[in-house]
Amino acid sequence: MDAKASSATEAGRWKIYANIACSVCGDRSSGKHYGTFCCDGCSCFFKRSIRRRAFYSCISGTGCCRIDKMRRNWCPFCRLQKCFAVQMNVSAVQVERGPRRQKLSKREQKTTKKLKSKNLSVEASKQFPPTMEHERVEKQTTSESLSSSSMSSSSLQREMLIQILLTCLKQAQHCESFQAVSELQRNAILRNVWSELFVLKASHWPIDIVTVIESCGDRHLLEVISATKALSVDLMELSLLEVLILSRPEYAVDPKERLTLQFNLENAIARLELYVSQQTFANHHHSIEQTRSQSVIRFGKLLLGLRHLSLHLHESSLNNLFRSIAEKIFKLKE
Amino acid sequence: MDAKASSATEAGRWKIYANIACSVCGDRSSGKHYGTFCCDGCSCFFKRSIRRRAFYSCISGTGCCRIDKMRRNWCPFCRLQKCFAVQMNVSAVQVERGPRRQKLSKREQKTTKKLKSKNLSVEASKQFPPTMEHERVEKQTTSESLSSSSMSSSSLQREMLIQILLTCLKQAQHCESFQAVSELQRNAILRNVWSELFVLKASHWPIDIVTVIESCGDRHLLEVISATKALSVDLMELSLLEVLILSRPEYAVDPKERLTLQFNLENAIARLELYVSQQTFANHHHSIEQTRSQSVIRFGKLLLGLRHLSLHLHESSLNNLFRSIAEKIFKLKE
DNA sequence: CTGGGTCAATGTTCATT
DNA sequence: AATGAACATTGACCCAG
Ligand SMILES: [Zn+2]
Ligand SMILES: [Zn+2]
Ligand SMILES: [Zn+2]
Ligand SMILES: [Zn+2]
Repeated sequence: MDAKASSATEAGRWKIYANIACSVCGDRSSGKHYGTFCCDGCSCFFKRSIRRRAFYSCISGTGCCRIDKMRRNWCPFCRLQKCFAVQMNVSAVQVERGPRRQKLSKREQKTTKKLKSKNLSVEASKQFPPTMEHERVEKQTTSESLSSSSMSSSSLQREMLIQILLTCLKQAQHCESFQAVSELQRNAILRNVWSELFVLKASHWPIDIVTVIESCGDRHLLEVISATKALSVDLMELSLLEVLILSRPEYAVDPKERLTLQFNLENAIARLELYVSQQTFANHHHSIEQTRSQSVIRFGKLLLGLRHLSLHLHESSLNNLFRSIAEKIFKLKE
Repeated sequence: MDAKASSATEAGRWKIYANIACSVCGDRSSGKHYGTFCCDGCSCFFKRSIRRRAFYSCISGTGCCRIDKMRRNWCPFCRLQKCFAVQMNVSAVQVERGPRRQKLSKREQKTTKKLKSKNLSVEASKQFPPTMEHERVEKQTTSESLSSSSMSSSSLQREMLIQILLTCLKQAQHCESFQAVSELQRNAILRNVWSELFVLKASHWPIDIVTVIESCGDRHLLEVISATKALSVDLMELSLLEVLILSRPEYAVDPKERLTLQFNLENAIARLELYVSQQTFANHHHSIEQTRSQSVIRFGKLLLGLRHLSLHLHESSLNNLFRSIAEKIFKLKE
C-alpha cells in the first residue's frame, strides 16, 4: 500500500494529490476520474460497474452502508450509489477496447482507433455540426443538374428535400467508420441505403419537415417520418443509427470488405447499446430495478425503428424524384 | 478483460508455477498468497483462521506435527504455526465482503436456465410444435380457392410456399400475445406484415427452401432468405421475432389497441434480450464483459435482421402471387 | 492529466468430506 | 463445520494521446 509510488512521474503525481481524498471512500485519490477526485479502486469499480451494467442490491438491505477504505468492498450497491452521489459521470466511461497488442500494423491501428469514444464524439459533431453545414453542399449540383425531375411540390420544398438527401450522402462520406471501406464499396452500399438515410435524417431535421412532406401528399412517407420522429433520437443515437444503416455486410463487394463491415456493424451495435444504457442510467437511476429493462427496451425500439425506414418508400410518390437524383449523384461521382 | 484471470490465465499460471511447491505443505503452489508461495488450500485455511480468530490446539499435544499434502488437515494448530513460520502476512487478509447472491455460477445459472427454458419452451412448442402442425392447415383453402395465380414454378413448389404462408398466418392467430388484440386489429396488422412472417418462417423451414426459391428465379428474395438463414435463429428466437413482427403499434386501429401493442412490443423486446443473454452466458465461457458484449451483438443482429424481411419483397416476382393469396385469405376471413 | 487494459492477489461459492 | 477447486473482483501499475 505504501509502495504505491514506483516510477518518477507516478511519484510526482502522488505528491501532488497526496492530500486529496477519494470522494467515495476517503482513500488517497490519484486524480480526477470520471469527473471526480477518487482513488484507483473506486474509479475502476465505477468503470466496471457501468460497463457490465452491474445490477447490485444492498447487502444490508438498508441502502446506507458506510463506504470507507476498509469497508468499500462490503456492499457494491452502496459503493455505486456513493459514486453517483459524488457526481461521477456515467458517459465518461467508454466502450471496452480490444486486448492491448504490442505491435500494430497501420491497418490495425486505424481499426483500433475507431473504438475510442473520443472519435465517436468527433464523428458525431462532424455528422451534425452546430452550424448548418448542409448549406455548404454544392449548389450547382442541387439546382442545375438535378432540376429536371417531375414533381408536383413547389420548387422550395423540393430544394429542401434535395438538401436533406445531399446532406445524408455527404455526411455518410465523412463518417469515419464508413471510410474504412473502399469508395467502390461505399457507393454499392449507398445505392441501397440512401432512402433509409434520408428518412432518418429528415425525421430529425432541425426545421420541421412534416408540412413539406404533407404537401407532397405522400401518406406513407409521412407516417414513417412521424413514427421515426416519435422515437426522439438524440444526436449521438442518430449518428450511431446512421453507422448501422451504412454497415451492411450483405452489400459487401468482396470478403475483405465484408469483414470490415461486419466489424463496423458489431461495433456500432455495442456502442449504441452502451450509450443507451448510460443515458438511461443517468436519467433515472433512482429506480434501479427497472433501469436495465428500460434501457433494453429503448435499445430495441431504436433498432426496430430502422426496419421502417425503407419499408414504404417504394410506394412513395417521391421515390421517382429521389431515384433520379440518386442516380445522377452516383453518375457525377463516377 | 478484468475477469480474464478466471480461466485462460489461470491455466498459464498453473504452468508457470507448476514446479513451485507450497511453503507450508509442499503441494503445488498456485502463486503467491499473503506474501508466500503456497497452495490454494493453505491460503484459504490461513485466511479463514485469521478471519475467525481461530484458536486451535495441537492434536498430538507436541506442537510439531508434520505438515504435508496428506496430513495437513490432521492438525490445524500446527498447520497455522507453519503458516506463520513461512512468514504468511496477517495484514494481507482483508475484511470480509458482503455475501454475493446476485450471480454465479454454473449451478445457479444452469438451474435458472432450466426453469426459464422450461417455461418458455411451453410457449415455443405452442408456436412451433414438434409434429408438423402446418400439415393440418386446411387443404381446401390451399388447393382450390388459391390456385388461380400465375406463376412459373411448378405446382408442388407453389404448394409448399403457400403452405409456409398459411402456417405463418395460422400461428399468428394462435400467438398468445397477439390474441390480446381484436380480430379487426389482427387483420389490420397481418395485411401489413404477412410478407415479413413469410420470409422469416421460410428461412427457417424444416425442409430446405433455398432450391425452391432458386427455381423461382427471384434473386432478391433468395438473398434475403439466405441472409436470414445465416442468423441461425433457434425456435425460441423465432417465436419471439414473430411476436416482434406482429406487435406493431403503428398499425393500431385505435388508441386502446395501440397501448396493448406497445406493451406486447416492449415485452417481446425484453424477453428476447433476456433469452439471448441467457443463451450466450450458457454457451460462452469467456470474460463477463466479452460475453455481455457477445450477447448485445447477437440481440442487435436479430433485431436488425428484421429490417430486411420486408425490404425487397416488393421487387419479388412472388409478390403478385402472395398478394393475391393474402387478399383471398383475408376475404375468406371476413 | 485522465482515459484505457493488465493480471497478481485478493475475494466468495459450493460440492464434497 | 471444514476443506479446497473453481470462479469473480479488486486495484496498483502500466500505456497512450
Ligand atoms: Zn475510493
Ligand atoms: Zn449497502
Ligand atoms: Zn499447502
Ligand atoms: Zn499439531
